[in-house]
Amino acid sequence: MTTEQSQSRSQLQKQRLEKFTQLQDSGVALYPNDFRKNAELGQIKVAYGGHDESALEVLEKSFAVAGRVMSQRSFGKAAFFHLQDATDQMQVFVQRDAIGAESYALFKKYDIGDIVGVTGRLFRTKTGELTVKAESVCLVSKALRPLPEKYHGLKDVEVRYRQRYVDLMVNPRTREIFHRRTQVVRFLRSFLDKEGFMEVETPMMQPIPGGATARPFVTHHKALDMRLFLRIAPELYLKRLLVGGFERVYEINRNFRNEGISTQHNPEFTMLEFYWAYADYQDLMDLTERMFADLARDVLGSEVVPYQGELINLGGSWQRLTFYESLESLGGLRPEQYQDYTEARNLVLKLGEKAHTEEKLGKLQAKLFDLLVEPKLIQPHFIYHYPTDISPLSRRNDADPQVTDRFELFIAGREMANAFSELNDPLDQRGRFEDQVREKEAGDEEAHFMDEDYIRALEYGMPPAAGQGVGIDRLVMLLTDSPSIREVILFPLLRPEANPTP
RNA sequence: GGGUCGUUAACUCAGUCGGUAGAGUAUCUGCCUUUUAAGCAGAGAGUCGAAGGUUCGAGUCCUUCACGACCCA
Repeated sequence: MTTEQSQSRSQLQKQRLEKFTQLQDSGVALYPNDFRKNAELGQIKVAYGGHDESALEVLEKSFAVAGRVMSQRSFGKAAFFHLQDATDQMQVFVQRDAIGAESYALFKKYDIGDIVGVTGRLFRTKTGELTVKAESVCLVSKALRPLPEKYHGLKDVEVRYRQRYVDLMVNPRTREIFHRRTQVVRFLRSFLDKEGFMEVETPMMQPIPGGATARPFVTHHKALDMRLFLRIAPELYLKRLLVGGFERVYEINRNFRNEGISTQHNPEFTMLEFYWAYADYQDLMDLTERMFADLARDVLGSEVVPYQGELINLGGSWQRLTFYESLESLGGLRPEQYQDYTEARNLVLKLGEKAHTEEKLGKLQAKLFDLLVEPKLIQPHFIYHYPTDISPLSRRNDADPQVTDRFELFIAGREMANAFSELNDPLDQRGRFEDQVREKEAGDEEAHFMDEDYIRALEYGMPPAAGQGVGIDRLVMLLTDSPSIREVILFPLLRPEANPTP
């Protein structure tokens, strides 16, 4: 460590560094890796939480537990502290006469935040708390930085996101959110596995980014001297697998979109995409209702989900409305207001959105939908039959080719899933790509590239299929009552710190 | 990109009209062998986000910048 660094340390860190040196000089290993646990605190609580004092007294078992010291109450020749491991917290009672004067003197040099190993038996204190009576205490990992305040915890959101490790240590709610996130992903995998889907992994680095309308990140492969894009969606690769003969596939992985950051958007986010041959968008609606209701029951024990003051019911059949019906019944528009190009564009501009002169009618209608309808879709709604010109990968509706057999799912006023019967006619697909290329050339950075290999794959014949994408982060937000996507991403993207904290 | 708000001790926060930088927790010292936001007594701890400006004097007023939150686009 340089002098400069040591000068920038706070008084508390200097004091800890002194203790560090003192302990080291006493021959104490500060970072040993020979302590082995024989129990988790959570398991102990489950197994012995019901035992009374006399039942614990006859228990011969000695436990070896380890974790971080979260708080302490020290008397002269005895002390209590709370130990926290991955499963739970438990109190430990240390007496000088039980562990010996020499050990006790070293123990007094331990700090809140240190990781320690404890052996001992269980008992109940006067107040009835299940506690480990230490027979030995040893240092497992010395902490040089103090923990945040024990009562108020860590509140500063910037520090919570930048130093998520501290947030996880001291805020139980943060730990709960990420446990639940894991539960959600695990459930979705097992649900799809049971439905006969196979999990696959397709490229994250793609020479042609496709499958969504979004601006990609660009990178470069040195040895091949090749421009690559971080994927904006796995869609076109997953459908190549349908061509190859896998009839039910899914992938849960990261997508990257070079867009702004908000409470709803992180540049990298997790998406579930699944593709199901010999099924259509109606089948997907049925499957989705079942999947979400089962999911809510699995992770919350109820189909009714509290979210930001609303109660959202994921059970039963959800509302199904066509895109245009929703513009009328929920958006309050008359058909001529969204069917007439000039009227629609003027209305978009009046509502404060931008619309360039070449904007397609479907895109204007989508903007009207976003402004007037989406915020009203609190309970689950399937909105289906999206305009063809904003759905370049979706199958046209047999009765009306101006719309596609596509739906989006909305819950809590936001898009949770996007799904459609897949376009498998290679000639139609080529035409749609050509339209996209024209839009790209007209300046739309989000429009699709032409993907000749994808067309070639379709020319071999893709079975009729339906596919769906589900935003996992937004789903976890819903199921954890989180207002911001950053609450459900362990390390959300932030600007670099001006000065790394001393 | 625009607007509003925030940034003060390790943490959570006060700081009046511009006039000596505060509290609780944490830390340190002493006492204390069943406490649990332990207790009692004492102590130390600050680049007031950064840089300019106004002023006899700036945590406070003004400007610019950095980072963050929320809202809008």
